[in-house]
Amino acid sequence: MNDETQWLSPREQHAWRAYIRLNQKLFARLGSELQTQSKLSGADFAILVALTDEPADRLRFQELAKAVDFEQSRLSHQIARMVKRGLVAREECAEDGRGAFVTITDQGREAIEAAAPKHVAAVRRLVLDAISPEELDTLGDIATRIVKHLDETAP
Amino acid sequence: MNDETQWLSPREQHAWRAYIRLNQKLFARLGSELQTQSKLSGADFAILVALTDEPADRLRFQELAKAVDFEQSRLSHQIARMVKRGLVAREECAEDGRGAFVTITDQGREAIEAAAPKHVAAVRRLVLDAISPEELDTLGDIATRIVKHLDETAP
DNA sequence: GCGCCGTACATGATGCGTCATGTTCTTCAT
DNA sequence: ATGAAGAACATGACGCATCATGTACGGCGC
Repeated sequence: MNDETQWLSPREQHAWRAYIRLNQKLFARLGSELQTQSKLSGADFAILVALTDEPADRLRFQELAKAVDFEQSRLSHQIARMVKRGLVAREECAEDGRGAFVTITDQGREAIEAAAPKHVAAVRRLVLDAISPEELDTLGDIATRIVKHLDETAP
Repeated sequence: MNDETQWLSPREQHAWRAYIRLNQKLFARLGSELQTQSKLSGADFAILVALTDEPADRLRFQELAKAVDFEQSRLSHQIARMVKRGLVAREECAEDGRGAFVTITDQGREAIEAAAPKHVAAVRRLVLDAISPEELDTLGDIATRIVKHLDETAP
């Protein structure tokens, strides 16, 4: 083991731990509100939003995966569960025998239309009400920068 | 459904989505580096850090739960898995027949001592190198504020 | 001291995420 | 045309998180 590790300074540690706690608490809270109010997981929500964003309400697996930033296997499992619950459906792809489309069902549409306002309200109540618009912008800037850095140093 | 939902403004949405993406990417990345380099999950890491922070290297379930901010059931399952892998051990509690201590094993200590420097380096490389110290402070402040707000509006 | 309620932790079921691997189907070089 | 390589998606196993419920012990009123 290397003795020369550059440990976090107290300031760094303080900020980092606050950030960690924020994530744990915030996403636990948002997820559980979504679940109890709308019977949807965060992943369900993201999928349904991505599908309704499409004019055609259908997407190939690949493109859906890119849209929600899921890896293929995760998406496959996710869609399997959602099909079982009637939120989305698979459609064969004529041009490519291997491929498949995912489409949103009427039930899925009802679910997302009922869930979205509640979710937005929760985000507003839990996050936006706690900070100023300028701080939100700052947070967005910092997040954008780190994400860019992550993509640049990708594995 | 209520038509009067106050949807997110483009600015709000932009910042919020950036923040969401940051979390997904960052924790996926940190978790996978921890896993491949040190064979530990984030939860394992948190538990081991909490235990080594204790002078006695042992904690009651309750206090450990509070330290890492896990709910009791989650902690119970987590410790069960870690016991199986030899990272921690249970000890009976003499004063309270219901209670139990969790202690870190030699193997657990080795694991955390090997993992910690790598993890700190990853945090530095992936996050701290991407932003200025002032921005980190700002991030910490914002996070602290939202967490406080979350605790105040607790369920 | 006996019953009752609450506390401390355990367990089982289920959904979610990842890794490794499998099954078609397409493409392309020969 | 055909066989190899690779693309598109599926599946199984396993760890992790949550919820509901179970078990065992302590503390208290009587």
